[in-house]
Amino acid sequence: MEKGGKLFHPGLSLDCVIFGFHDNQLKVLLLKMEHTDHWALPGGFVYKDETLEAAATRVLQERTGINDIFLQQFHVFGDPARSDRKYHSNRLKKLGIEAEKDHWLLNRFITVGFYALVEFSHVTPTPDNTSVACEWQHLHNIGNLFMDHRQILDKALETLRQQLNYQPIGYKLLPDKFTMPELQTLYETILGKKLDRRNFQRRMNSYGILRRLKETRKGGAHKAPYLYSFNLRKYQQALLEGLQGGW
Amino acid sequence: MEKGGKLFHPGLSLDCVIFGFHDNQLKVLLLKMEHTDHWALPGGFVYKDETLEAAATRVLQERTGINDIFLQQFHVFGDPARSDRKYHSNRLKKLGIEAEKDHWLLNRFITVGFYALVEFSHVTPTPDNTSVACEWQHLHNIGNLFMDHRQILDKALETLRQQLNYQPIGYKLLPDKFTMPELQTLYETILGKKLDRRNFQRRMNSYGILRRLKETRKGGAHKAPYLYSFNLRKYQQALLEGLQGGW
DNA sequence: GCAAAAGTGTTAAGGCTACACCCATGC
DNA sequence: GCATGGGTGTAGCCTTAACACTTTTGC
Repeated sequence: MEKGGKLFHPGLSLDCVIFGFHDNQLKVLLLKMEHTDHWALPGGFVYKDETLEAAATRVLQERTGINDIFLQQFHVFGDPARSDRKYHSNRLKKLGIEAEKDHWLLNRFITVGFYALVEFSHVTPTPDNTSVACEWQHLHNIGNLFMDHRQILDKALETLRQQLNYQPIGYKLLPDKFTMPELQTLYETILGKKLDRRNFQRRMNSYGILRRLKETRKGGAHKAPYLYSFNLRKYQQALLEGLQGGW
Repeated sequence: MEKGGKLFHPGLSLDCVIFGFHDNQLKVLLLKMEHTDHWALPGGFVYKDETLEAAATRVLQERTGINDIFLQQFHVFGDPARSDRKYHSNRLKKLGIEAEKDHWLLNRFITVGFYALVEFSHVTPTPDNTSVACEWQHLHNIGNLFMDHRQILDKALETLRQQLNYQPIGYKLLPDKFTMPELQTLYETILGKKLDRRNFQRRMNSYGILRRLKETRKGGAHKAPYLYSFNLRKYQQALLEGLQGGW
């Protein structure tokens, strides 16, 4: 906290919007802040000799325990008014640190937004030292967010929608084996609209990126759906061109 | 140059890829650097109390004389190895400035890439104080670029392609009145491939965003093509949904 | 046996591609 | 008059969207 000024690239931070999919719901990993009812995106600073991507990977590893993460920068947020100097000033006081006027944390920060796609079950949510909890929240039921984090989240979602046909979104968010209705719900959640079941299946099958397994998902209350897995090689190939058609 | 450390946000720059269209060619505005055969993208720094967008607008205003500019950030380039400390160190020496080791210019810089679309005929190319010339260069015939500027340019072009159906690209790059073949050439240049003349016309007309004027472009060596102008209101509206179909 | 979810096929409409002919102009 | 580019229409194919019935399962 005191040495940050020497260790980190000045005036620069990054924030990560980490998406996961569970219970047929799209979720975002958030940190509960101390002494307020605000939540924050996991974020961090960039070491002086570190690439942005490495810094984001590091942050994600610390919050989720996952190493192999799909990460993508999507926007820089640089409004001079976005920095909350008061928050950091209070926080430093509480930590008993002499908050000089030019303390590195009290300057303006420009933040690079990254979004990440992770497999829900692989994640071990871990708070950082500025927060009291680290939890998944339903995308459509998110509480008060810190500073401009709401705006960052919205922009991430917008980007995710646009890139749905060009990024391995299903592959990164779903477990190895999944059912067609699960895949469809994922698409519906991201796009925010209902899709036709039959047309969805046909389209997905036509891409040739799925392998239907012989197993079915038992235990549900109804007809057992087939399990599928991705044919990764064909998926990657298909993404280069973009999956045909829009939703 | 000496006060920069106090005026600017530290370790942060921006670079602009300025696209124009002339002679049925897509062009990029570049700066010729002193004492080398390298060219650079117009760039600059961000004042401590300035938004990124305002800084980019300022840079563009200075290089082109244009105020109302279409600008979009597209990527952050943050590789620690991208900064060319040697270049700045030499330059400072030549300027007779004592280049202390911690001079603000000699630190690592992270740069935000913006692309701009401008109407060629409105631009008055103006070099900055680090360059000896400011000129348009054909997109497909660009010389040696400084540092990672080639990479920045390529990424800008990639983004432009992806956003072709979602941004007012024709409107910003073409003069008020233009012909259908000109519009088509613009699309072909950006996409890097030939399109069918008849299908292109039909598609463009079907969007309902063009108004065919009664005039034709005379003076060409052949049949005089009609002039068109954009129906701006409908264009804006159509872009919200994205122009249908891909190329 | 009933409610709820999953699997599947057909049809009609619209969009896309490919293609050929006529017209205007400058030389 | 000829070479060159501009304007236009059509037919076949493919994709998409809309839609209903049957099957399986747990209760």
